Amino acid sequence: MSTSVDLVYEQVRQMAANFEFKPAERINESELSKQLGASRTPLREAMNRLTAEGLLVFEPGRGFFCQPLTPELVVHLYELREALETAAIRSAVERASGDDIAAIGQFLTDTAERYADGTPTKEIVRLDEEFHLMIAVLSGNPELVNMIKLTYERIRYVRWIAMRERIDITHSAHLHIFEALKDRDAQAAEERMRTHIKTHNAEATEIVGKAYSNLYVPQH
Amino acid sequence: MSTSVDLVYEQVRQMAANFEFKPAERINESELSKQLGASRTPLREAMNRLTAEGLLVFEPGRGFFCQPLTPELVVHLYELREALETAAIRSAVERASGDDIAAIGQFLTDTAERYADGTPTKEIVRLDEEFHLMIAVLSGNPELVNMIKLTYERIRYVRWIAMRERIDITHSAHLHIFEALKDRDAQAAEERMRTHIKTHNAEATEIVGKAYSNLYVPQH
DNA sequence: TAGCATCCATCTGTATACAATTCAGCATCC
DNA sequence: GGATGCTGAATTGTATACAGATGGATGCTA
Repeated sequence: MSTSVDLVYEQVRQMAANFEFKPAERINESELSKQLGASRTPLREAMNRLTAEGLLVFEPGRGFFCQPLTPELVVHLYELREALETAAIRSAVERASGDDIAAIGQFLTDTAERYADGTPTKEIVRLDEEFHLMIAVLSGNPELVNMIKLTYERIRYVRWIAMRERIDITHSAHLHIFEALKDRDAQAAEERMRTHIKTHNAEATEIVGKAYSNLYVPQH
Repeated sequence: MSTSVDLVYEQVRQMAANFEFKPAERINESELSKQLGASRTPLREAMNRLTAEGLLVFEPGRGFFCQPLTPELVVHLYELREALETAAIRSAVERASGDDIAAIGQFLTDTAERYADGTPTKEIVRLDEEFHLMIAVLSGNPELVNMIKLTYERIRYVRWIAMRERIDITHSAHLHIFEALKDRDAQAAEERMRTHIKTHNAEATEIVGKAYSNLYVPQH
């Protein structure tokens, strides 16, 4: 059968992750459904899913809103990342095959230069997410992977901004984490992952705190 | 405005968490909507949210199904609990006030005897969840709390069965965890929480593995 | 008998209609 | 001047209708 609801879902999902909606502003259903070429029914179904995923907020009688990114929320989501990804890498050290680990090493080698040349920040964030997700997948726990993905989507917008200043150290941090994984040193891997995420948490939160009021302006 | 969609949502949510649907069987939308006294539109919106939360599964063109509990899924969800709750208690040790901790001690005292008398298993599971959520709340991270709640709902049904054999040791395990929290010993608190959940993971998985084929029969 | 094509009852996917509610603007009152 | 109440246009909430897909039963073929 036609997959139009999933199509709408993906589109709105991306719009929400990219903060193409103004925060704290009601999303007009009729307007958005026209824009997406569907009716309100599948759109509302998609938005209900996104509400459950935390990308949108729903108020009965008032409709759907974009979840605004406050400094507190950013702290909380990074803490979530920390919990999920340290657990993931611990499992990965135990369970990953040599080939799996080699594939990650290859990925790091292949993408190394892109962190130095003028690759756009959005693309760098994508590569960064891909690296982290590759490790998460090696945990062998799809539920863990899902939650990590979900958390990424909720902070992606901040990361686009925060990454600008930290592109250089990101790749070396990844190499450092990878070394511990390759050595099957669970303790070190977990600790390096934790430090890595904590660093980003501090930076992202600072940025959101500073630019809180005009964070969303560039999109509009 | 009328909150009928949220009402439907809560009802279906409970039905799903309690496995009142047969797994791997299509949920008939017309039938269920009649049963709940609403039309298919709000029902589908509710089911879309539950799909995003992992309680239902959606297949385009075929409809909604109850997420079947396989031994693998149970292992994965318990691993998730482990990751989330060890992180939560670590934050709780850092951030909780003395009063907050005292309240948990009071709760444990108040409910102590219920683990010994013939309180129904479902009620014991509820008390158990409440204890764990009290700790999670002290982490000060609502996102963490949400994810933990969600994970509970997905494994609640197994816990009803698994808890039967372990009511006696559950309370003492909780006391043990609580002591570490009271002493502000993050290391011990985290380790005890981890062991506690790992124990339950092993038991729950064994039960699901053994009784996999007829696990759902008692409900129908 | 096993495999396959066909058909029809059933169910899902989506558009649309309409009722109920919200909200902004304006007038009124204290 | 600020708070309160009214009114109607805009928007959400839900029922319903219908098109399209699915799946099981039937009958045909090898």
